[in-house]
Amino acid sequence: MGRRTEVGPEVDPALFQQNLMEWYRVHARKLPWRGAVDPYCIWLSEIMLQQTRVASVIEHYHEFLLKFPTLLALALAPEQDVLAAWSGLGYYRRARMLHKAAQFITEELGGVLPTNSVALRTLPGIGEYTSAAIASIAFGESVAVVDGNVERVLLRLTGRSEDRTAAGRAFLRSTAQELVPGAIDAGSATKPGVGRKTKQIAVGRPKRNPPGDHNQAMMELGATICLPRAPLCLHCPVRSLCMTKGEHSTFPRAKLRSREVAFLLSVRKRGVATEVLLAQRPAEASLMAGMYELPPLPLDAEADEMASREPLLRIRHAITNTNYYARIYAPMGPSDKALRRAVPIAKADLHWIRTATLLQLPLTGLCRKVLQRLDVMPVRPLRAPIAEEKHVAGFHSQSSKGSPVIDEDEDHDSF
DNA sequence: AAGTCGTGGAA
DNA sequence: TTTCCAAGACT
Repeated sequence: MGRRTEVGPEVDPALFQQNLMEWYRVHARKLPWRGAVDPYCIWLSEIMLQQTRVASVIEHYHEFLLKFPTLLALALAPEQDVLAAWSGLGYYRRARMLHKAAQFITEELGGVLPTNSVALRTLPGIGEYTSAAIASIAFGESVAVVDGNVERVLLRLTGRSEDRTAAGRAFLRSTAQELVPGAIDAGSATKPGVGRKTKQIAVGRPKRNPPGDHNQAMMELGATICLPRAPLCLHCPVRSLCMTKGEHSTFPRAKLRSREVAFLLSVRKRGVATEVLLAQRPAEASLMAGMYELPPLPLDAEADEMASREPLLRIRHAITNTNYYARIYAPMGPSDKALRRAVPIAKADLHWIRTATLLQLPLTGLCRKVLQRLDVMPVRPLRAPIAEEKHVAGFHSQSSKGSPVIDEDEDHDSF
């Protein structure tokens, strides 16, 4: 069992670790969750980072923590508020499972996040990767993470070809595990930091955390040096140990499909408030259940009605392996009711939403993108009411072609 | 055990 | 323009 047969005789784990960590100490990016002590923050960052780019996570991480500063605060919040804070990040099931897990921890585990990978693995939304990430980064457990970055690094390092079978995954897991340094005995550690009483602190975690740092260094290497297409081998700290020097072949992906879709953008004034008509997706929908979007316009029977119009906006929106080519149509004036009649009332759960409250609603990414691009809703939360007035004024005065028509005299009972 | 689930940025 | 794919989990 002590043999290093998995990584081959030429890879010395100690040498690999040392080269990697020297590089990491110098080149690690400064990220908001790096150095976090609160396991809740580390948990949140790992969930957000699942299949999601660092830049996108940074845009949401801070706001989410302002809104839900502690595990308890998250557990007590309504799911709609959690989804609203997640809006734009995608994979909304992650937010639902995070919320569920927080409630379970609060009700059944005394509000304390489990401190080892096996126990973490049982929580909703925490799989093999995430359990290892939290356990190593927050609690110093010597367990290897295998994400897309690590997988690519290890395949190139060892020369193995991509293999998505159980055997392939087992190889990656065991190889990664051989390279992880051992945990530091908590008993001999420097004293743990003291934090607020409402927050769980990683008690027993030493200041130095070799497993957690190593895991992050492996991912950092994959994200910044061992790139998918053109790896920067000249800058790689472990190139002398690498079997392939960057060669890497992968399986072909499923090709993208295309779909045409259309949405209605209807805006009206109610006193000083501006409102926009949105539809709430059914709770049982498999895609973005319960979230709000612009009312969909059926493309079949009403095709002629739209054919004579020019869409206010054309936008491409990809979901998984489908490219949605979306057209946004707006009424041409207060008397233009044809578009609204095209919305199937029976199927759509329609609501007039004040634009000032849009940021508190769980909007689909496409809806949020359209409303922000057309300046119907702010890009970021506005603190001062004065700034909000200004923004609305800006929307009214905007006269460019992208400006939606405001219906000044909308009938209350249209829907 | 393949399919499904979002989004945006880079090439 | 199209293609790729990112700190995966669940069914």
